[in-house]
Amino acid sequence: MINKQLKNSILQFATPSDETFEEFNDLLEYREINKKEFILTKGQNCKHHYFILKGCFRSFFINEKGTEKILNFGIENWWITDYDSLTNLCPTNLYIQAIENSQVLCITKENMDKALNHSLEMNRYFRIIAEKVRIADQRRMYYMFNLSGKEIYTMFCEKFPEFVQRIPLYMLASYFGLTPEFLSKIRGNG
Amino acid sequence: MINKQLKNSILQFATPSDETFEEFNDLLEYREINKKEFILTKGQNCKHHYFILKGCFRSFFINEKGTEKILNFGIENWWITDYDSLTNLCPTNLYIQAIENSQVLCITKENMDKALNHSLEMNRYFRIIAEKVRIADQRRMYYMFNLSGKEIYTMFCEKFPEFVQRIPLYMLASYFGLTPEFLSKIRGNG
DNA sequence: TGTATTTCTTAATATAGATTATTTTTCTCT
DNA sequence: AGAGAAAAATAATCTATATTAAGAAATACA
Repeated sequence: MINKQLKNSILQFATPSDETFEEFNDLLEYREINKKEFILTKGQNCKHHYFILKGCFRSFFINEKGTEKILNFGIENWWITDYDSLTNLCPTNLYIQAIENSQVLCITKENMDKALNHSLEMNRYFRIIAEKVRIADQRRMYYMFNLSGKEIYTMFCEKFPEFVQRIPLYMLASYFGLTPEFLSKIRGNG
Repeated sequence: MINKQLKNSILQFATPSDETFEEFNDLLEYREINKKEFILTKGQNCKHHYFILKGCFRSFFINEKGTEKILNFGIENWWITDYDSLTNLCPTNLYIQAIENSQVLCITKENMDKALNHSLEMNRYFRIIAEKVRIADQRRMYYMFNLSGKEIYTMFCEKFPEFVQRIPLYMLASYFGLTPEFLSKIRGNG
């Protein structure tokens, strides 16, 4: 039987048949990932999509100066991967790491292609997921262009309190493109 | 008959039947847009996807200080729209404007939904398009985090010379999140 | 062909946020 | 509970880029 959480995620946007659900289920693998463990590191070819059942991940790269720059967080019911490496079959620049002890369902690119080959509804689901991510990216760009460091932090605390609670401040700073010191200063000045 | 350019774009990623192509064609409208003309302005609900046959567009917003901030450019064979406003049926914050005299094929959200309702291949095409955009966004984020103003400009000139030729410098500056003055200085110092 | 508008450059000054170094607090694990 | 590690705060200094203002090229357009 397909995992209930994933089924609900899919049913938000698409209506595959029971058969399609079960076929998709057969392509998935359950994994537990410990806090700080990596599911992807620089230089590897990214092979999987990950659906987060429980826990929290971050994807980041390390710049020339050795500083971590976070591109994305992922929490329950989100998909996380490096699309660039996955679709272009090239080595990734990214690290994807568990921030908490986590549980995921993972699926290889090949199996994903299989699932997408004959199901309109699965194509619809992943199309809509990609469009949602696109919207999130656009909003993020909008914020980063439009707001000062302080405003970004304030906005984020309002809109995503669940992230602020569970993610260390220095990771949030990295996600906003700020230094932890500066974010700490912002916080101090109310 | 469906437009050749659009057909080729679709065939890159999907293989709809001739019938599906023709059905899709019936949902499209051809429009010519003059340089500086807007196809979307702040406050409107975005109603269309636009496929660019010829010309060049920019999507931007105007911040509190009255400065234009460019989120994206679009050229031949790209789709452009405000996905956020379109899918969430809310007023847009963006302007989409022709940078050159242009020709587009446009399709309403309703017609797009129709096309996507019964064609696996069209779902596949738009899924892959969304994934490509996602990758482009991620790369952009990567550059903006990792590179100085000068490095961004140099990289962009190398990777997208066709944009640098046809788009005014002050618009590129806005796209990079820099001021035109600073970009001009960068350029001057070789 | 000349005038207006748009685009680009230069230069002086200002500032948001980075860097570096130190200290304090909080978490984690035995 | 206590030691060590991880995370956060504080503060001084520095720097990349913004801002403002003026003028020079380039382009469009009448």
